[in-house]
Amino acid sequence: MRKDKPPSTRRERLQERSRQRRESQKQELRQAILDAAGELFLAHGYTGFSLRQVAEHIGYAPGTIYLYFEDKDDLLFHVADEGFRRFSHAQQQAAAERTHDEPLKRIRALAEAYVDFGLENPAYYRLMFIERPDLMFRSHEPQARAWLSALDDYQEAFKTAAGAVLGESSDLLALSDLWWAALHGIVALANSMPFLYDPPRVKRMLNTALIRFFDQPR
Amino acid sequence: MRKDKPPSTRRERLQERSRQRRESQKQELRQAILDAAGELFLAHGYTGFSLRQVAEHIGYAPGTIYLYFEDKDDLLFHVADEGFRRFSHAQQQAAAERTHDEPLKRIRALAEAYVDFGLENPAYYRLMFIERPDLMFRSHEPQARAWLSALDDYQEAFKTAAGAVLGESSDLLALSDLWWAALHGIVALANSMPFLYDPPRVKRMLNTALIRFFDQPR
DNA sequence: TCATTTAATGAACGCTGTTCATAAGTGTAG
DNA sequence: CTACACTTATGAACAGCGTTCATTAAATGA
Repeated sequence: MRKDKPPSTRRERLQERSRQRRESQKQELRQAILDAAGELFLAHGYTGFSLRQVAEHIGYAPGTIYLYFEDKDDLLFHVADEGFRRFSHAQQQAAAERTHDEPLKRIRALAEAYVDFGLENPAYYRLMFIERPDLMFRSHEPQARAWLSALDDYQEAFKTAAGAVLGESSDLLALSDLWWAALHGIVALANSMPFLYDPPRVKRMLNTALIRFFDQPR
Repeated sequence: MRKDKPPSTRRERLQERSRQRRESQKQELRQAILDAAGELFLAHGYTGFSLRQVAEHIGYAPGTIYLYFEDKDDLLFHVADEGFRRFSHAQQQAAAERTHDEPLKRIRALAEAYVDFGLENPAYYRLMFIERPDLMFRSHEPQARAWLSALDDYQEAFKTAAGAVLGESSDLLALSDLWWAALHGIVALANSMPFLYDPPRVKRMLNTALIRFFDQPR
């Protein structure tokens, strides 16, 4: 069956190698842009983030970036993507940490991981959920759909867990909506007024939320 | 006692009149800038708001604005101030609407007014509580202090009302913190994903919140 | 009428995102 | 080996931004 192999003359092999090398170089520069973008974004925040700084940081002309990304939003989208990856990772880790058949502990672990992520990665959180939540819905990007389905999964998991604690009778859709809203509100407030809402006060808020939502005794 | 009056020669009276006229003209232009700023801000939103557009809209050179406001932030601060005035007005009206000795109804009315304000004035809400919450803390501006004390009053009122419903034993500070966080989360989510969180769904969230927080039966 | 104060200008600076004709480098075919 | 074609990067250019400032025009006071 040797003859099934593509006829590889020396010329063709060289050609292929060359193509691969150029391709990998291209990916390398693309990655360098992404790295620089992530670094500068974390350093200067959303408003201080500029394409020209990214270009200067990697030693290229501003226009070069447009050979690798559509526009600033596209680059920002990929920065946000990194944020979402870290976020998902933190959530999954929290979910795996405890036994999955104790719904309340599961909810608590996820909630704590959510708030912690927000407090520890304010720049990412701001980008993803406050300044540019629209990036989640860039429909043409395959990752966007992944985020959305991940959020759906999360909501589904929350609903089953909450259903187990509270009984199926409750309005579980509204409850899971509200639960996200509460977590987001906590992080958003802590994020924009850190001097007012210091970590202990934030923790008390979260605790109160867990009690109000899921603990029986009043 | 007539001679106590300032000696008013014709010259001095003219002088005074002239001064007043120039002063009122100055205030007029200042107000025109503010009006244009409010209009253009509501039309183009936070990111699309520019000083140069404001200047062009009233037929002045860009630099002129700096004779009446410190910088863009200062102008934005006064736009936000208008938002806070409307917000406070809506809250006060809601508080006055119902009998003040039914704490739960009072809480509900205030909460509904809060969410309604957020849904009906997305541009103002975004500016005040999402994009630039720091404007609340411009310490040197007297209005900033007014906002803050208003927020304190609000929190105090909420605490007494909630205390009446739930008993003083609860952690009322954390609870009122959380209550604001929940309301803010609801509005923020509805604001950034209106296609997902349509008004009925938002109303259900708010209702669920009121039930979870203040209704007895589980 | 003349000097002084005030108000407004518009050009300039440095920054932003974005486009595009040009140039340089690289691979391919004859 | 040479000539052509394609890829990649450039940097100037454009329009817009916030902000500053020397200059000008106008109104005021003497």
